[in-house]
Parts: sequence; C-alpha cells; structure tokens
Amino acid sequence: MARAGLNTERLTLAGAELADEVGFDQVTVSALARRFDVKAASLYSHVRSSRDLRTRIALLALEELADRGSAALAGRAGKDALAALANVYRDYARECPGRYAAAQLRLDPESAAASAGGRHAEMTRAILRGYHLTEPDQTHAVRLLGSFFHGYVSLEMGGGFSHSAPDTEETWVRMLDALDALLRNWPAP
Amino acid sequence: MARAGLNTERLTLAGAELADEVGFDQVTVSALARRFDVKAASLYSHVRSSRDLRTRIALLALEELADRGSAALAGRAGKDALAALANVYRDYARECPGRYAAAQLRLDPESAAASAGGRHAEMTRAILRGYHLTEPDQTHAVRLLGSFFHGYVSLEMGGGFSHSAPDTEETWVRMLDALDALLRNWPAP
DNA sequence: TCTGTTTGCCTAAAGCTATTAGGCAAATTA
DNA sequence: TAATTTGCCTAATAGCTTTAGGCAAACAGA
Repeated sequence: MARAGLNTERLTLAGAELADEVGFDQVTVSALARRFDVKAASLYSHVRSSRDLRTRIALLALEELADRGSAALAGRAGKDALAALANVYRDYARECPGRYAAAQLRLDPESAAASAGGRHAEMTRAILRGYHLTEPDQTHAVRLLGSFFHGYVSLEMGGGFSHSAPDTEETWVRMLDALDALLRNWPAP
Repeated sequence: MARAGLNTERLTLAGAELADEVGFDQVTVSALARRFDVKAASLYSHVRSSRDLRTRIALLALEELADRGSAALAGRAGKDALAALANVYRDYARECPGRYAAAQLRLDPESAAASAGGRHAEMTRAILRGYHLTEPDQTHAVRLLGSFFHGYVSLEMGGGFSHSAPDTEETWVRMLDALDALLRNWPAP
C-alpha cells in the first residue's frame, strides 16, 4: 500500500487550511485524516494529540501574522505604521478566519514562550517609537492597541457590526484617526 | 424512581455554573446530566441540542451583563459612566469566566435578535451622551469602545498581560483616562 | 542486490459525547 | 380513582480520541 507521505508540517498546514474552510473548532484529527485519505490513528505518529495539533496551527498562525506585520512595518513610522499593522491583523482575519481564530487559542506557558507572541508585542512597541511615549505609558499604550486590534477584529468577524450603518470601512478609518490622535496627545497621569 | 425536577431554566443556570467552574467549552450535555445525577438522554426533553444549551447560556450571560450594566450606569455620566461600564465587563469576566466566554458565542441571527445584545450597544451610546458626539462619530465611538472593552477583557483573561510589568490594574486606570481624553477630543474627519 | 532496521500506516478496541426512539412510572387532571 | 400527561430511563447508533500491536514499505549497509 502506497504511503501518504504525512509529517507534522504537512498536517499542521493542512489543518490550517481546514480551519479556514470549516472553522477552527471543526478542526479534528478525524477530519484531517479524511482529507489525507488515511485513518485517524495514523496521525498520532506525527501529532501527539488533538490539542497538540491545534496548538501547532495556532503557532503557525502567530508566526504568519508576525511575518506579515514585520513586512508591513518596514520603512513606515507614525500613523502610517499604525494603520499598516492594524490592517495586517484585519486582513489576515478576513483572508484566513480559521487561522486567525487559531491564533487566539490560549496556549500553555511553554508554547506561549516559544510562540511569535513576543514579536507581536515588539511590533506594537515599534509603532509607538513614533509617538515618543515613555514607560510606563508605553506599556499601557501597547496594551491598549493590542486590546483594540484584537477586539475590533473579533467583533467584526463575529458579525457584531454587520447590520448597522455606517459601514465598517468608514468606522475603521476613523478609529485609526482617533487612535493616532490619542497617541499624539496621550494624557498625563 | 424520584424525579430530578429538571427544566430548561435550571439546566441553563446549572450550565452557566458549570461553565464558570470548568470552562464554557467543557459544558457538555453529558457533564450537565452527571451534575444532576441523570442520564444524558434525559436532558433532551428540556433542551433541543448541545448547541441549544450553549446558546441559552450565552443569552443568560448577555442578559446578566446587561442588567449589571444598567445598574452601574444609573445616575452616572461622563468618565464616571465610562469607567463604571468598563468595570462591569471586566468584573463579570473575572467573577464568571465561563459565562463571559459564553457571551462571546457567535449566535445565529434569530437568537442574536432576541438577545440583550441591543441593550449593550444602547448602554455604550448612553455613555457617549456625556461626550456630545454626533453621528456618525457616535457610532464609530460605540464600536471603538466595544472593541476595546471586549479586546481588553479577552486578553487579560487569556493571560496576555500576565507576565509583564506594570500591573494590569494601573494599565486599566490609565486606559480609561486615555479613552476619556479621546472622547473629549474626538478628532474631526 | 540482499538483509536488517526503521518507519508509516493499518486494524482493533475502549471510552467519551451527541442524539433518537420507545417504554414505564410518577405527577397531574378529571 | 381513572385517565392522561410528563419525565426520566434503557437501548442503540454514530462520530471523535486515543492506545496497542501488526505488517509492509522505505532505507541503510555490506
């Protein structure tokens, strides 16, 4: 019987594709096995568990997202950089909803430490260099931007803004204007 | 054999408690049946499906959250109101993490329409009355605040801020200062 | 090329969850 | 008290997860 040529990388990638097609919570060892025309038990040579598979997809997504972020930030500063990074998150969530959902998976401490999570915080900090904030305000601002990016994208993806006018595109632009203004005029304690 | 006295309300409430104890994604028909010392099949007289159960818990959480919000906003305006509502979300997530997670469940359109979701948007709008924003900026600001509240609470609950200094309490206060400042000086288009 | 080893996928099996169908006894109503 | 409704049960099917052990394909060395 010919072999399917499975390995951890391919499974992770296929799992990410599956997530984008059917949703991250529908990513299952069985479904992935079906996609390779292989029995579910066979995947356990390459992946420790269902949880392990999902964690790997999450790490992949975080990495991809960080790569896109780095590329977008190169050569930009100030509001330009802010908008660029914000758009990376938003576009990624739209293009790859399953992967984006995966990136929100709560990781165990070891995985989190090995993840691209640090790069994300670092990118946000890089943006703030254009706004001349000093510690601890810089950290507060990093957290505020992180909260906002994550929250906005989650709500938009979840359809939270879908019915109401005005459209989300206009809101998005005006929000970035507002955040830029806030960072330029960050209030003293 | 004595009856357990199940009904949809009790199951929903017990499901919410279970969610707070073991996590919303661990809320299962079987686990709930176990908690009532009853067979899983018995729950299907009161609940249409596992999905139905989860939806009911989500609706309960949205309702409780809206009730707390209304109570907190009564008699407050401006920054006072802003902080009060923000704290409602944050405290609820801390006290009832499972319910809070449930409130993030993506609802089908009918359930969403019947949910307290509208009350939440209305509360945020009420806060903005103290900041004299006109449409469409008011809507943009509603969405920004919604994104921020949701994003911050999600990240804090997920441990996103856990390792780094300064502590989240200080960040929280300074973020609310910043949002208040932003709303008072909302930038023109 | 043959041989031995590793590796990869398979079958088998047990355990858990979801869900449906049909039954009997408890609670309610007349 | 009799009739009816209702509530929980047993039984059964189906899917996902995971472990154990087997056989054949791929590979390494002589």
